[in-house]
Amino acid sequence: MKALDDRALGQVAEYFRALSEPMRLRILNSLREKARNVGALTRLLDCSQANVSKHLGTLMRHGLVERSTQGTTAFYRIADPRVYQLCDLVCGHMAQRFVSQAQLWGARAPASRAKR
Amino acid sequence: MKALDDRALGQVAEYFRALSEPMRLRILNSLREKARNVGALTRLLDCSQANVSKHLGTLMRHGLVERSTQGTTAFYRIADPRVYQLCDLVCGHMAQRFVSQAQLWGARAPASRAKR
DNA sequence: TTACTATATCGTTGTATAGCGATATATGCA
DNA sequence: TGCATATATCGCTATACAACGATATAGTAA
Repeated sequence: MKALDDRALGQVAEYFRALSEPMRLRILNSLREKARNVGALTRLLDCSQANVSKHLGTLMRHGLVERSTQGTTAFYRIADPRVYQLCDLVCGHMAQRFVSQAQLWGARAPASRAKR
Repeated sequence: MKALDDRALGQVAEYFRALSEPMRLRILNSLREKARNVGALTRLLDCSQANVSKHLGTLMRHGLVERSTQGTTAFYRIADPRVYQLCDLVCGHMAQRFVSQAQLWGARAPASRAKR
């Protein structure tokens, strides 16, 4: 990343903010395999329909999801699968940090870990 | 990224939230080349000392910067330079999105762009 | 038309936090 | 000791926004 001027920095900050809500990450996770409509997400995430709709609007505004309709049904899909690379990176940072912390406290990392 | 359970998702969200403030991104940008102390950052960013200190605390809590002291002076440095990879990815997403938007509206991308 | 379903939006409330000024804490020097 | 400097923290205000319930809008079928 080259040094960014302040306007660009503000936009990057907004992008990160769009990813800073657990419910929005859950939505992105739910759209990992396939497109889903609002009602399906509402049931899947045990969240009010109004909330799901609003979060999808936020994700739309930042270009993270795409929308298509059939009748009154609105299907959302991931606009750019590379979003998951971001989450990968973050998970990597956190994992490494926790391992370091564990070593600092004298514990040993578990030899292996079941995949989630 | 494998599917994450909800606790991990919350932590990822918090990590993104730490990066969702322009002032914190400016601090990270300022620490790109070298470690700096609080006073230097305060002057560099034209921001109150209290604010800089608080933001540095937030970045510390998320393991983004490291602290060392000399007397009463506190020097902060980037803990993991890979943070900048995150910003690279985001900038890439945004750039591509804006190019697509421009094409959608019939405009042509500028042939070249002066480096900042 | 009416009725039903799916989605979006409105209005409110509660919570989180950025920014500010003032103050507390810690170090070093006279 | 007293004073100056560097940083952290406190109290406050204003703003942002998530979640909720209610309502508006749009399509579809009777």
